[in-house]
Amino acid sequence: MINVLNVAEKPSVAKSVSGILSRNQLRVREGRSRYNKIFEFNYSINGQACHMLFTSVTGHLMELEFEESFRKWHSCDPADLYLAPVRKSVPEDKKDIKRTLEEEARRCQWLVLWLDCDREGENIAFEVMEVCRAVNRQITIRRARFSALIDREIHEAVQNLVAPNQWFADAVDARQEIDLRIGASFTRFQTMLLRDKFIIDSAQEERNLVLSYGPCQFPTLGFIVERYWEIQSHEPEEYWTINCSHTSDEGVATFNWVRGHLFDYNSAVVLYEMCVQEPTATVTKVLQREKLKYPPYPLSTIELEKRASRYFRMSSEHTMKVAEDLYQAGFISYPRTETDCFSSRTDLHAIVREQQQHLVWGSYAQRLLDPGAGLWRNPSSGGHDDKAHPPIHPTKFSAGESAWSQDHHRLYELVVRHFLACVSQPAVGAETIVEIDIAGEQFSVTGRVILSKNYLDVYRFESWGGSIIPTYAFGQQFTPTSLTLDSGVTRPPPLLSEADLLACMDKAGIGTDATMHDHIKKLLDRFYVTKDANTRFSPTSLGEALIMGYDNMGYELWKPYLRSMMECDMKEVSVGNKSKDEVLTRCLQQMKSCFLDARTNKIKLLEAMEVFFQRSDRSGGDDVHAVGETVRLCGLCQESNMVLKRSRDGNFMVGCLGFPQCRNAVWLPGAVLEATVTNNVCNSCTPGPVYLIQFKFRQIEIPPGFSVNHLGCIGGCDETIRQLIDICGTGSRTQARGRVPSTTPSSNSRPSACTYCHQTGHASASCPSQLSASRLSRSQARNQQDGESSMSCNTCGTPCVLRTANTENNRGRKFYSCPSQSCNFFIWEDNLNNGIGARNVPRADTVNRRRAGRGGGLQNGGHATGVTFVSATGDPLPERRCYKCGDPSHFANVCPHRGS
DNA sequence: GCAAGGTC
Repeated sequence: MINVLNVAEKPSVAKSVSGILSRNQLRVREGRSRYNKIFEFNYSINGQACHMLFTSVTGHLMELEFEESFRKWHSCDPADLYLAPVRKSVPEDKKDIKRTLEEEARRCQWLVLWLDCDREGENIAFEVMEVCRAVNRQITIRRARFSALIDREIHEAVQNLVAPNQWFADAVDARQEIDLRIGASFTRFQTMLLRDKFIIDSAQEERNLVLSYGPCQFPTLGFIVERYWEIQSHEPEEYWTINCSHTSDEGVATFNWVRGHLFDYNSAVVLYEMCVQEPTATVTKVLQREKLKYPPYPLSTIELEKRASRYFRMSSEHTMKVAEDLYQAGFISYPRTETDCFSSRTDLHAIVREQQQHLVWGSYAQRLLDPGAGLWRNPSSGGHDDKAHPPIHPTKFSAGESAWSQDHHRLYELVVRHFLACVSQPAVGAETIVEIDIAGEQFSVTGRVILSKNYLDVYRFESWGGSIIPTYAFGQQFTPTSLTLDSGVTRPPPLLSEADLLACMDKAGIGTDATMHDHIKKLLDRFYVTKDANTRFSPTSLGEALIMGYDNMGYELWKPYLRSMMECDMKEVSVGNKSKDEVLTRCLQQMKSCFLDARTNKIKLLEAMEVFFQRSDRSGGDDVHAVGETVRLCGLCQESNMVLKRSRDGNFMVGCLGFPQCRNAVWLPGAVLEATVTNNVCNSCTPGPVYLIQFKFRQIEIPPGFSVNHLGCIGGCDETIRQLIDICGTGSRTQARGRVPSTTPSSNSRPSACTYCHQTGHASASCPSQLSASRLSRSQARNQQDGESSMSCNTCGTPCVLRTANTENNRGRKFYSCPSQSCNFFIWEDNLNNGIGARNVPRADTVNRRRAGRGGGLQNGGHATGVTFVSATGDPLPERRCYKCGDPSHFANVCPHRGS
């Protein structure tokens, strides 16, 4: 008989596996650590008689840390942390576990590793191996692979032991080292830079405030800030839509205009009046079809968190705590899983059978098991499998335990109902779509009747709305009961909810199922964000300032790409395509140069903080002189004057005297040597008077073609100032020096934004959208003269239909409109020759998305700042800029024109 | 005093 030391990742697994292998014929004794017991029993592995000793660790046994001499914050330059020596060691609170392992390993011949079968588990396996090998060089090491704590699975695993996977462990080593070096260097840098310079009122103990940076927490913060900016910069647009309803003996049908909304009032009125004057509706289509609503996929951690937040408003962090309790007590399976498909070997019927006795959903479970009822359906797969754990499902029946809180009850019910829904047939509905035509305009209505609810019977959290509409026949004609032209206003998307945030993180690969809620909580703990009663997140000034600072540097350190790239590299390491050292070297090199760059541009962070926070006395607070000459009345607060100020290191800015209540500020080009407010007043900037400033620039810092002396205006009209800010930056002399004007249009000059389409890069006089319409129109006019084809839509290219207006003001006037009802091109024929009036009205679906805020924010939507947008047609929209005035040097939320 | 990842 040999002695075999078995080690699991957590005490509960050690207990379960021991129970399964020994068929509960085991002995328990204490280990050095009070949580990690040792189970003993006899077993036979491939015919070899074994005395099994089964213990556990609690997650990672070791921690990666810098060598002692680099641990103090002031011990070294944060940039040195990219090369500083690091080492793995067992922290003090894990020493007991280490001692148990050492003692037991000394008397064992084999070590069997039962760590979770994911990358982290593999890495922990190597930590355990290191400890055990150190005291027993001869020990034989084997890995057990299992994906669920199911009898057969466990017995199979122990009879088919394999070797540990070094690549998996390497990937985690690389991840740990990169996270540590990036996190520590940026955290030290930004904390030491900013904490003492500003009065950050959010924290009680300001001295202890840590402005942490992490490759997961910052992108998460980025999502919240990005959405917040989008909302801030949203400009409501009025739109018009035609609504049509028809009441008959059978009921009411409310038809939607297939065009959705039009933003052009005249177009809408013309079309509306035509409908009113020929109001007879003709049914052009009656489509009847069966529609299915499918049950959700099996439950993964993220989905559990999202649904608990949506259905019960539980925070993800609290959900995981409650889920952990239920798991520890044996009621649900392991709650940290990415898997959303069941293994074919799982006995799903047995899980349902257990629930038959429940007072509320027991009868549903019985129906599921009755083959005659036809309710059963094998669950579909969500396509994710972490190979370590099954989807979350009930593992033990409970009618509710007395010790449970309301949230325990709710979460258990969610897990059970979700499981029962997964193995159920989809809901079936009968859908009828009716389309009508009124004066060439199309309208449609959808009616739905639910034929069988199936899974919806048990999954009370979801519903399927439906409405009954009267019966219509093809060709039937009727007069609408009402036909109205209604206006509405576009709305910004809502703030991100916890479920939205989890979805963003999941999509971008930020964090793991076990840590996502931690990152969200960290943002709250660090005073970067706040959460309202509807579980929606807003950034605090601190959170917004940090993101703004990095964004103004032009870095995407707050975007998810960095993490995604790292994740790809880890994947490559884990499959052996790249070596750990190769990935580490390259990644750390890149990050170090990024860090050094960020430090060079630290003025951007300071400027961003300046927008929100008052300077603190501790760092000599008056970096910027308090008093200066008045330039104008502040357009933001409209109460105080804005004055020209100069900081100690010579940089100029125009700031509001209402500071800190009003934080309006205009930073002037870094190349300014001298600046004096004159008595001359700008003719164009409002509200006036805006006094002009006499500038003298440093010759060496301005590109050829610019004059050293310049009488300029900070009101927004001055192209020279704008270009110099773009070329030289603001404030920082070091940044400006040596920065050679490039020849690319984007950095060499950035003309003011076009007032028509709000894009930078051209003036309104040469706006491409205007030009394309007028060019198109002109060529079209020529074509008409030549007797060639008619007008084409300038969005989709479809030949337009020539129609005649029949309205009071425009009777007889001809216009072209795009026949595609999803496209709203419209132009008066008599405007073709002068190019006036051609207008592409935004597509209705863009508006709908914007209104609903769905998918909004991050990929589409229009006017937000700091986001790369894609329009409905797939074309990129304008780069980031202030939506109010088009100025790229600030955001709309601090726009001087706000409120004017 | 820093990260993110395990888990208690």
